[in-house]
Amino acid sequence: MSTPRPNDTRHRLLEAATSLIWESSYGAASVEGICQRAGVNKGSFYHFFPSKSELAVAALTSEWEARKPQWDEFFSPLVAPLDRLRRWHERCVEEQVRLAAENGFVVGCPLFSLGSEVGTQNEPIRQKIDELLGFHLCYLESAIAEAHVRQHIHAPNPAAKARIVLSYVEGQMTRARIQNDLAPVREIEDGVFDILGVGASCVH
Amino acid sequence: MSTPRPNDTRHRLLEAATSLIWESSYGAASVEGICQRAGVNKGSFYHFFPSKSELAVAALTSEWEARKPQWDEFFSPLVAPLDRLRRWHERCVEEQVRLAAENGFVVGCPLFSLGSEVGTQNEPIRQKIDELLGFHLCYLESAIAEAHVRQHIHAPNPAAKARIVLSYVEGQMTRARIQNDLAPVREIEDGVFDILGVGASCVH
DNA sequence: GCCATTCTTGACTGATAAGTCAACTGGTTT
DNA sequence: AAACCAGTTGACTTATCAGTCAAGAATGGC
Repeated sequence: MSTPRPNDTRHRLLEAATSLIWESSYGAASVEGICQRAGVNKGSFYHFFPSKSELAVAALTSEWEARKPQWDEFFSPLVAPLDRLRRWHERCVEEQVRLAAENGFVVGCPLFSLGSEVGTQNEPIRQKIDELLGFHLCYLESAIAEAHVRQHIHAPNPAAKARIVLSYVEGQMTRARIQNDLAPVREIEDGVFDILGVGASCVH
Repeated sequence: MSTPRPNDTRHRLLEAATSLIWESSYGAASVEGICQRAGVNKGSFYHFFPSKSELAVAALTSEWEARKPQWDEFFSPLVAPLDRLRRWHERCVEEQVRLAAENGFVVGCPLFSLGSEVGTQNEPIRQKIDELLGFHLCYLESAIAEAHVRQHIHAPNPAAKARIVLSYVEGQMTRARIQNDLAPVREIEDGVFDILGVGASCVH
């Protein structure tokens, strides 16, 4: 017998946790369920992670590390600032469409779902999500600031504008989950450009 | 012995459920915990409600019925449309400040927290929250449409604008919960008026 | 080949979850 | 006073939860 899989148990646990929590919720994703999806025994779980909540933090960290290169690519300085937003949104829609087809319902954004579920109950998870949303804000602010400098939009306070855009986007993602409808996800691009005043021939 | 309380057991259960779920989450609010907060035995719980999830739906319905008169007052046609938004926001801030002081952390919006937690898992709760958020949209759309007609803002598509504002507001409330910080709640008014283009001397 | 380390196994514990139930209470009806 | 009934009580069942553990397997260094 050759080892069927090299040592990826830890990684499979992280992925199983991410998907299960994303699809249902932190409370509804049991350790046994996560182990089952990962094809791993419960003892192995506690060999790699001291608790369910520390697994959640590790899963968030791992998920972000896997996604960061793509964010850096979408928000590359080589791309025109408003195109960064467009392509980033395009990718969000694609992912939500795929996940909705796979699961049979709209899943929305795991950071917001998990964060608002355990925000008042689990400080380490709360802090990690706060940190990750802070990263999102940075990308948005950078693109908005550059769009302002190039006079594509009028946004003298890019940080404030980025907070507006982030809350709007996350709000739409969450509404999509609550309505179980992809429409709010699809209209995010129009909404963001409305907020940024694109097309409003801004003569100030 | 006089009956110390008239028959308000059902009502106390509804209030206990609302506050517990709001402060923690649906999954973390146990039936026993709800009974304990309501000062009621578990048997009584199941005398009034067939299940925890039906209690949640009843609590949402009851909570909305209690709040509706206030919404009607804030969004009264006697009030200038943008003032409706201002005063509604003022009340939101007050409530969040009070709840944060009472609980020691920012609680945010229960509809969004609960909805995104159980949205993929519990259809009746999902539908009820969807309905209630639809009501919120109506109030916003009405005020925005009227503000547009009176040329206080430029919003030729009030329904779309209302969706943007609602997602933004709920996004900020959720960010406040995740950051455990009232700042996002306090800046909602500025953000809404930025989105609506108030003060941008709109000459179109 | 040998040993130490890393990983795996699955049964186990104690706690807690949602939901059930038969007996009981006290006020109202007839 | 007898029957009635909405409401109450708290112990009970069954299931599942997070987390433990001792023993065994695979691995890699020497």
